[in-house]
Amino acid sequence: MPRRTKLAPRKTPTQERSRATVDALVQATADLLVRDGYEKLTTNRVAERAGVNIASLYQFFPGKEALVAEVRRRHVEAQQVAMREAMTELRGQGLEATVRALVSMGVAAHAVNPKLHHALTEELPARVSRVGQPEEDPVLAEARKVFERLSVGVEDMERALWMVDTVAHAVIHRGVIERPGDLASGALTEELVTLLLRYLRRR
Amino acid sequence: MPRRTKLAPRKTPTQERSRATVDALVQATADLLVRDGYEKLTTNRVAERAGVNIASLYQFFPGKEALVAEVRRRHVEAQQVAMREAMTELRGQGLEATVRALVSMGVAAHAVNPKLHHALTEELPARVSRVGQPEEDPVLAEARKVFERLSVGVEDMERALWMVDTVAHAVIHRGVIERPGDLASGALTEELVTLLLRYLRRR
Amino acid sequence: MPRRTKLAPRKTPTQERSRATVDALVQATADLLVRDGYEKLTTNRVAERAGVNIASLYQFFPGKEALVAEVRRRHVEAQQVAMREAMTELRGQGLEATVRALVSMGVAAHAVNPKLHHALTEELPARVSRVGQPEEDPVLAEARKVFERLSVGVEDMERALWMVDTVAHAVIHRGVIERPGDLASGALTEELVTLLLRYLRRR
Amino acid sequence: MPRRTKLAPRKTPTQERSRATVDALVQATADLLVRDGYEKLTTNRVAERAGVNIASLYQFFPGKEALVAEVRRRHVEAQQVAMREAMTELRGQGLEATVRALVSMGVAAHAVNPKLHHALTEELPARVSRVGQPEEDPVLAEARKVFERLSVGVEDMERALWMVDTVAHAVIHRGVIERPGDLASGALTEELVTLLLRYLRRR
DNA sequence: CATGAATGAGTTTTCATTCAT
DNA sequence: CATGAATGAAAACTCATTCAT
Repeated sequence: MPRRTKLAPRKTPTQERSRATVDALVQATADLLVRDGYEKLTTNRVAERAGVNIASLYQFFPGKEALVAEVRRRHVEAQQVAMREAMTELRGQGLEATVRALVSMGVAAHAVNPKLHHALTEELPARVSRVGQPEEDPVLAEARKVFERLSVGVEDMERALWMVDTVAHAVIHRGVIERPGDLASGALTEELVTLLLRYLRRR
Repeated sequence: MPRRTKLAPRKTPTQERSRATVDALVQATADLLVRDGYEKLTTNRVAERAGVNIASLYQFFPGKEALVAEVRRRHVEAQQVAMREAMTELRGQGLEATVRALVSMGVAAHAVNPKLHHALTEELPARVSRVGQPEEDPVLAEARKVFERLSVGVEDMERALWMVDTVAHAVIHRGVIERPGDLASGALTEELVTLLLRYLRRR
Repeated sequence: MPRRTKLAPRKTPTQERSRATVDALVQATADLLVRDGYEKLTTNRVAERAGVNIASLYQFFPGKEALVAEVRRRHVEAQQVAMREAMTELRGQGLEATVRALVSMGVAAHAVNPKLHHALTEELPARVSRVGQPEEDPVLAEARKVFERLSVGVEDMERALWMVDTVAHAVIHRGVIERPGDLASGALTEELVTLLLRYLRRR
Repeated sequence: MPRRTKLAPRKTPTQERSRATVDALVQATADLLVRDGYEKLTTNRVAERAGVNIASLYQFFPGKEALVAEVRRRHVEAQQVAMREAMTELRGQGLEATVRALVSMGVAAHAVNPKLHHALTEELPARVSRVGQPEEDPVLAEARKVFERLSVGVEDMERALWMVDTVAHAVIHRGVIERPGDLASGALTEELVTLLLRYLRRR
């Protein structure tokens, strides 16, 4: 394992002023990421845009990957907050309600900050993007339980879960960009729910 | 629309010698892309690896984006060749055979050069990747005809096509990386075909 | 109007250390300009001669034009200082004394740093040279007042001023290079004064 | 004396085709000089614009200075042709007619190809510009004779000639750029003639 | 002769990162 | 801690010039 240190922030700012500095840096990173993409993201530009001295940047972050990692961490956090509501509905429901809830959660997650989301998923090189979030998706874990309880007629549960995850993500993700109207109207969601239910309801 | 010129090659090589040079450059680009990702791709490295003077590189390509564009062009070309066989099965078949053929084509396309495919789809920033291939997928066009002929019970044909496209791509794409075993055994394909058929067969 | 930004310095140095750096850069630019001409002036050479890292150069100047512009700015400043003395004589004098003073001022200006002056006026492409000093010559403004007060017998005052300006500049300018002896002895100055007086004294 | 060869053309083209090539190169050089200035003049660009292979360029010219020298040679030639008419009037006239003729010749020379003239005199670095035309101006030689015959009341004939030359050139040269209206109307010429006559007519 | 190709040697410019105060 | 300054290293791109066919 090489310097994974590259990804973690350096100092956790405790004082008031420092936190403002860090926030400015993270915000600037997000802005530049959205506007110009990862390629043109440089530590100098981030510092300049944040109105922070470049040396200060290095006081808190070991490099630009760490900045991006922090941006993603905060974004994921925000997404999880957004999902938490729909999450509750997940318990003790029937299959349709469950699937509907799962899809809603996905949509909610994508609605948090679509542009940043796009930048984080599409502009980032996979190497940068993938690192640091290998944990099992809590939503998937929850879904597994529900599906098992409902004894969905599926051969390989893991595979089915993977399919659902893959399909739902893809439809929502591409939908945000290519069919925003259908997403907003709920038509796309409906289509997705139909697809998933037909897939899961087997004899 | 800024200078799209950045993407087109500069000179088209006419002599034998220069064609070799260009090929070496394109090959080197592909190699480096696979090995180190787009981020670390530099014109200097490409030239060096190709054993070509940097100035020669610029004689034929205006920059690294053009190199990558050419790599992608060739890759897509190879994919289309690979798909052409399965393409023939598409005509005059029933729904299941059609869907099965479509999936096979997708798999075949992904089998051409998986590592390069991965690099081109995952490592490339969307800005770079998306540009220059806005043409309608010929496969989709074909699929539309078949579906219409079979009068698939679907409300909005375009949407359904989009769904099929999105879902199939996602499953195959992620499958290549995350479930290569299932793909090789045909299990994943079968699962995908099932899913698509259930989605398309409505009353 | 393209990025005129290319001409203005980037950062204004605040600390002692950086002021020295900037001075070294400007001085090196002037030296190289005099020695090798504008053509052979490169940012690398400037940085090297100044004993400054090339990146530091770009921290303060956006390119070589800005360096040259700064050199010129300082040179003009020095010239104006040199002219200020003779300037005082300009007030409340008769025509001859006035013309003599004007000529003296021109000579004084050209005496500041003849080699640099030559480099700036002869070696620089007009595009580079002309830009950024379109302001009305304060000397001319002064001369106009004097001429008007003396009610010089001239049809078109503006044209006459332009003539005087043009003629005086040319004689002094070419004189510095081609007839330095005559200039030093005062003979050329005398000739010029004679010429101007005869031109201005009409009935 | 270093490789003055740098300035002379290499081969004098005898065949039809070659002359066309050379002409295209010279013309392209002139065009680029006018449009983009000496700085951006490169052999590659000249060849490209002329529609001539770069290697062919080097068959006829040893470098870009030689190209420019040839452009200037042709321009001067054209100017001399243009001056030849007015030249004839120079013989056996009185002072005023002579001066008037001299000025006319200067104006005629500047009228040949003003833009190219400007490029050649203002954009070219002195080092490049000055080389290769050190010969005594035939016009000046002629003027000397006339002045001597008319026994103009001047102390130092050489100096006076130099003054006339300098002043006339400057007024016309700057006039072309800054007062084209006055030049076209003849007002500027008149002013210049007046100035010169008053200078030359002394007791 | 003409042409496509090739290239050594730059030139411009930027980046990530460190240092002294 | 913060900040202005500094810099090694390299990336992007160009130029004059030559060579093989």
